[in-house]
Amino acid sequence: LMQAEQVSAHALLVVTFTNKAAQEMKGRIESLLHIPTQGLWIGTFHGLAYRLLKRHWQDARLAESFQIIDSDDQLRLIKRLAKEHQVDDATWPARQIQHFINSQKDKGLRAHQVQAKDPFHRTLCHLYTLYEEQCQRASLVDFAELLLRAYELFKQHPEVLAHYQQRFAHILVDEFQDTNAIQYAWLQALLAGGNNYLMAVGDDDQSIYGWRGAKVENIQRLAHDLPAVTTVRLEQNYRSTSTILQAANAVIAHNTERLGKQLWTNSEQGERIQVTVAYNEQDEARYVAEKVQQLVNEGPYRYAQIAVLYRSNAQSRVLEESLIRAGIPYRIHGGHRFYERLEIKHALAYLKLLIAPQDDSMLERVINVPPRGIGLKTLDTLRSLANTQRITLWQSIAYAIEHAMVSARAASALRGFITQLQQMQQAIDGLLLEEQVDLVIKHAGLVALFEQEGGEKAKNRLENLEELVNAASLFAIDHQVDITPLQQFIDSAALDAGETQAGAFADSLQLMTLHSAKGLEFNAVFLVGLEEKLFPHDRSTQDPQGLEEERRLCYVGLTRACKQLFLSYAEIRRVFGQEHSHQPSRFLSEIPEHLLEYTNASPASFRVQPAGSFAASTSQQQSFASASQHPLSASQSSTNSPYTLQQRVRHRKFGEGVIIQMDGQGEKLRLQVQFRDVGSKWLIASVAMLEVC
DNA sequence: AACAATGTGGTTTTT
DNA sequence: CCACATTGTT
Repeated sequence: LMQAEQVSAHALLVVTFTNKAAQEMKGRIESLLHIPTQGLWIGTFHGLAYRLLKRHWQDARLAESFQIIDSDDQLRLIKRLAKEHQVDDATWPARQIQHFINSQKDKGLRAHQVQAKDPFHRTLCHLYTLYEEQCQRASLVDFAELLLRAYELFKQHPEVLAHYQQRFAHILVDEFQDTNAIQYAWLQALLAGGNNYLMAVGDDDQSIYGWRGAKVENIQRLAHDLPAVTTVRLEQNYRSTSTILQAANAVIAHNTERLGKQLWTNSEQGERIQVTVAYNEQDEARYVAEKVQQLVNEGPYRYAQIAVLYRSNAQSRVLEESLIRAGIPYRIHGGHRFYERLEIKHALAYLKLLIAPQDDSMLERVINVPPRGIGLKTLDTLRSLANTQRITLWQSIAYAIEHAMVSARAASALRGFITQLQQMQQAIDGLLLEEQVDLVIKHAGLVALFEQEGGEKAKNRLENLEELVNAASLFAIDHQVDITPLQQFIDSAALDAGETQAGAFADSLQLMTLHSAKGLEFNAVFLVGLEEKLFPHDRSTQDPQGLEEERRLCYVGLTRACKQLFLSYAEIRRVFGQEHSHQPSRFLSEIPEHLLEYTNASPASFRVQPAGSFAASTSQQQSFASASQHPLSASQSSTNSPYTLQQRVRHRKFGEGVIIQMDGQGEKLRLQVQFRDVGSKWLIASVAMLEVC
């Protein structure tokens, strides 16, 4: 495709979607070309936008020390604004306001550009305006803002744009199906000069970020918008066994809105996909632990080549517990991210304040953590003062003291706080980054706070603070820019979620959501929680588009596996503390049966069937459920029984199914049958009158 | 102002 | 179920 010419790495722009993918890309370039990747323009859209804005902060109408806020901070800020302006939080929930603002920004719209139709809408727009003002005043930039500003920078400063158009002779965009409107426009601007080559890689079947404004249509649009586009279809799969690939193809074929492709492979057929039905989520988790241990013991894979994938982060907890019990080393990606933890937020807030005391939200976060006698009343005074005088909270402190607007006690507490910050400001000067972080967490009193608190939780928080110092010492400082290391460190905290934890290289089982698994591959993959309402998720099943996105997510999950794939679901799962019994996921029934092999969670895991799963045999089941404490050794060769494992049978009410477990003999023979349509049931053979097919 | 007790609502998915 | 927020108590 590309002319065989010498291209300077300096002339490359490589855009990916996740930090993980960017790291991967850098690693490959380093090992292929033996050049350092520092200073190269390789990164996520957000990361690159950040770099651009730091470099051109004046043209972008930003303060040099602008801070990035994550969605947590953003939500907090919006809540505060809504409260201050007496917006009813029942009619306008903060989350909805946040979503509104972000989606406008994702479309490239500023507050004044949005047309409000009804009063409800008008309030949202009004809040958007207030939010914009507040961010500008405090120099805050949220994720969507990074992209929007970067785009506006190009639009409003042709000379800046021209420079980058010249510079980037080759542009590579990965996961193109995940780009949203503003990212697309940003790329268009760069390409408009006509001096550069673009290579965009994408797969419409792996578009799983529609909820965030991603537009699959961008793939076709590109072919339409650019003069000479060559499309290359990559349909040979080099990763998975043909069994796994067939399953994935079959599932995705149920989607109607596709560009259309059929992956094929030369690789061997491989083993069948194992499907396991667990009684509840604990059993499922224990089954995973046992199976993982077995895979590792029997030698085919190391822990690091095995992944457990799930739909939502909440599922990781139970898995974690069972892995700890089994002594299996594991690593959770994403989830409650390191930099989102409370104690880390506090530490970072102090660090940010040292650089930018005008940041109101950070000031509010730590002004009384640890408790130093500045309560709600005082804070209220400061807030209204800041509002009426149009000054920052930081400035309002001095003002309040000077004009004696707070009690003497509060004034001395405030003075103490200010001196403490100023002392830290001076003390960190000239220190190494990790020394700065270390000094601040100690001097601010965070370490003392948690030491005093005691308990397992506080211990954990202390460890996290230590980990933050550690992260600072490992932090790769970019010396080519004139941003202080501390500032770089703080910004990266918002941008990369803290994947560089200690022990990242240890051989450990990988746990993550389906979303974060995209782009990765593993020899063995466990896809757990295949239940209706969980996967596909309840909130996506309403509209067809949502369901198709869930199906693509399933497709992504299935295709992460190279050699072995394990699917599982639980008959009963606790959701919000309530027990629910769900149907098996529809995706499961979309996989051709001959590719599947039903197994069961370990025998000891058998317990009472969920009440009411069907009326006819519930009472019988419960009566002997307690009797089956022992392993079901008799299952294979029950004398003169017409049934065997994997035997196909038909029930007059439940339809066709496969026998996946047997227990007892003769009159007491019980069978667990995996029905095609209604999930698995325990049946008494002598009562159920199954027809062998 | 600090702490304890009670209430409520929230979980898709990520930069 | 659990984390957090708002209320009440000292």
